[in-house]
Amino acid sequence: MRPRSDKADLLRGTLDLLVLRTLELRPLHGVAIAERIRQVTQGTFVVQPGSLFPSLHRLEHEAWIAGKWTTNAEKRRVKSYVLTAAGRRQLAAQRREWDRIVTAVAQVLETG
Amino acid sequence: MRPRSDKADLLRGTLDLLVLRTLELRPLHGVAIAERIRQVTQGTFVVQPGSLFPSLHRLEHEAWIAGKWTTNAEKRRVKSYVLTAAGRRQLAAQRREWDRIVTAVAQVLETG
DNA sequence: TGCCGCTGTGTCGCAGGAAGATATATGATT
DNA sequence: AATCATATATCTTCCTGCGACACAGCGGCA
Repeated sequence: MRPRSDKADLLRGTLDLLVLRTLELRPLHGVAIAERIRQVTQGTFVVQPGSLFPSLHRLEHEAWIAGKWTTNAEKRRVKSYVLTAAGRRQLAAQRREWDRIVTAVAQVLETG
Repeated sequence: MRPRSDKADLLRGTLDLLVLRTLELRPLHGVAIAERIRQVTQGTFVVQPGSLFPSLHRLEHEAWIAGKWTTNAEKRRVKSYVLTAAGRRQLAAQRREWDRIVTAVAQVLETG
C-alpha cells in the first residue's frame, strides 16, 4: 500500500510523449526533464528515475533523441538530450495518437 | 508489425473506466460491453477478450459491478453485469482521475 | 587529506494490465 | 451428427512505470 498522496501514476505509454515534447522546447539533461514535467503539471506527474532513464534510453535507441555528455552550470557531468528530426516526426505522430485516445474516451464518457 | 489499421491500443488503466461507464447506462453482458465501446468510439477502441474478461473479473472482485447468469434474446447463456453503488462512486473517482491526467498532459503539450 | 553530502546517471526486480492464442460450452443450422 | 457462431474463460507474453539501490563526481569542511 502506497502512502496517500495526490500524485497520479503516469499512464503507461504517455511518458515518451511527455519527454519528447519537453525536449522540443529546448535541450535538457535527464533530471531537468523530469523536473520540468513536475513543474508544468504542478506535481501531478512526478517522473521517477526508474521510469525516466529507461525512457531516455528507449528514445535514444530509436534515434528520436540524441544524448551528449556535457557539464552544467555547476560544472557537474550531465547527459544533455536534443530532439532529432525523426523525433519531431514521432512527436507529431504521438500527439495525434493522444488526441485520438482522448477523443475516444470522451465519446464513451459523454455519450448518454 | 501490426497490419495497418485505425485502431488504437488502450492505455493501461483506462479500460476499467470505460467498462464502468458503459454499465452506468444500462446492464450488459461481457461481449455486449465490448461491442458498445467499439461502436461509440467508432472503432478506435476494440476490446479484446483477453482484456475484457480479466477486467470484468477485477471489477466484480472489487464489488464495483455484479454479474448474474441469465439468457439473452436468442436464449443464449450470458453473464449480465450491473453497476453497484460502490461502482458508481468508483466511476466518479476514476472520471476525476482521468480529467486530472488529461489536464496534466495538456499542460505539457501546450505550455510553450 | 579524508569524510560527508548532494546531484545525476544507471540498473535490477517487481507489479500490473492489455493482447493474442487457445480452449470450452452451448445453442442454432444444415 | 456435424458444423458454425456466440459467449466466456484462461494462459502466456510483452511492455513499462516504479521503488530501491548502487555508484560516480564534485564541493565543502574539519
